[in-house]
Amino acid sequence: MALPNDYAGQACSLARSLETIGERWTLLIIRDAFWGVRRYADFTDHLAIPRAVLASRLKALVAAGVMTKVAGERHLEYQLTGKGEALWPVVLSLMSWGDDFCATGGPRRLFRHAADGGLIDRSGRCDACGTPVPPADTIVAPGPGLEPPADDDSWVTTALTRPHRLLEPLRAADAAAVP
Amino acid sequence: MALPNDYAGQACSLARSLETIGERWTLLIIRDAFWGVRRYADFTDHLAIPRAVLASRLKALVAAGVMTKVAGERHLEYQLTGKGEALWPVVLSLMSWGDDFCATGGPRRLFRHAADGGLIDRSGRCDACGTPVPPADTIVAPGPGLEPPADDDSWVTTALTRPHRLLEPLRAADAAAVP
DNA sequence: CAATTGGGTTCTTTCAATGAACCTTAGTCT
DNA sequence: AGACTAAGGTTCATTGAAAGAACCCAATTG
Repeated sequence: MALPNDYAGQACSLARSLETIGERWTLLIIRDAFWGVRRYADFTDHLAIPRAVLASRLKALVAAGVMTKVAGERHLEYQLTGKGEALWPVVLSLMSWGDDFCATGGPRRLFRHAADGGLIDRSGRCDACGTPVPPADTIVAPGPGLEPPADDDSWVTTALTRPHRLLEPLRAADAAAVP
Repeated sequence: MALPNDYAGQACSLARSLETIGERWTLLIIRDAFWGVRRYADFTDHLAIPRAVLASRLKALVAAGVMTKVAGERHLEYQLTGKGEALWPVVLSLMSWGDDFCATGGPRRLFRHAADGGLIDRSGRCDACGTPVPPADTIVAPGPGLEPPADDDSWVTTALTRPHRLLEPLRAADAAAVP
């Protein structure tokens, strides 16, 4: 792709958004960040993305203010900023469309409001209390379309079969937890 | 981009969606289709997209069931299917994010509920009646961030400075209409 | 019958994606 | 001290899509 993030003639906000998050892999990185993935090695393990591409995308996302690079206790961590968390409606709407038109066994992930357990619909509202639910108050849980983890899956994939709160860092111990 | 629409390891609905609409230009074509652009030549004029790329994307979108190719009165037309119209929340959420974080003069487009004139918020609800508004009931109008058309703009660009209903075919006469 | 319009295809050049190998820094083990 | 490992990258050759210009062809129109 020449000029991968430049839509020169387009001043539209959609085009501006795509210049930041429209490249191949970028939205999958952001999705994983909502899931709680934070480390370089975990992104490569879970996404099977070429290392050079991941490095390039993370650098661009940090430069765009969508993610930050912070030193964790024993390693670096990439986290979503407020600007990045504001992409949750984008991720949710794309995932819902895929569930509606591309999925075969129903949704792979279900989202619930942490406060009352209500299901979150495709517009981001809790069907129990009717309010829009920010990602930090959202629990992601496996849905009917999610197959159980295979033995050779990465620990990230396995950990993602357990319900947990969005944005909270995934830990390797989560993969071992018995449901 | 090798394997531009294949995220082999990813069964996630988001990845499935991106395989269909995640390629460069695709979402801009779909946006224009919501605006009422239907003809091959009008897409090339308005988007400044290489003709070969447009042909390839339209073919892929038709194959995916997102658009259909129909014979109009004196020319071919590409229209969104139901599956394509279901992408409206995706387009709206991406555009809203761009308005919030990338725009400098406020939104370039405003959306109103045709039934009651209420403004449509970023989750797709009318702030007057509170219901979700489908694209066919939505009026797009210029917002504060939209600069007036220049003399060398295509008629499509000029026509898009007039309020009109989403999905309704743009006509060249719309460009001449005095506000 | 020449010119125009609409809807493409073909061509070459450019440049990003891929995947494997290599590098660097910081601990940890013995 | 020296070896080993983990984390987080960079470098490299190859592949293949995007860009942009030129060409093609069928149907109208003057």
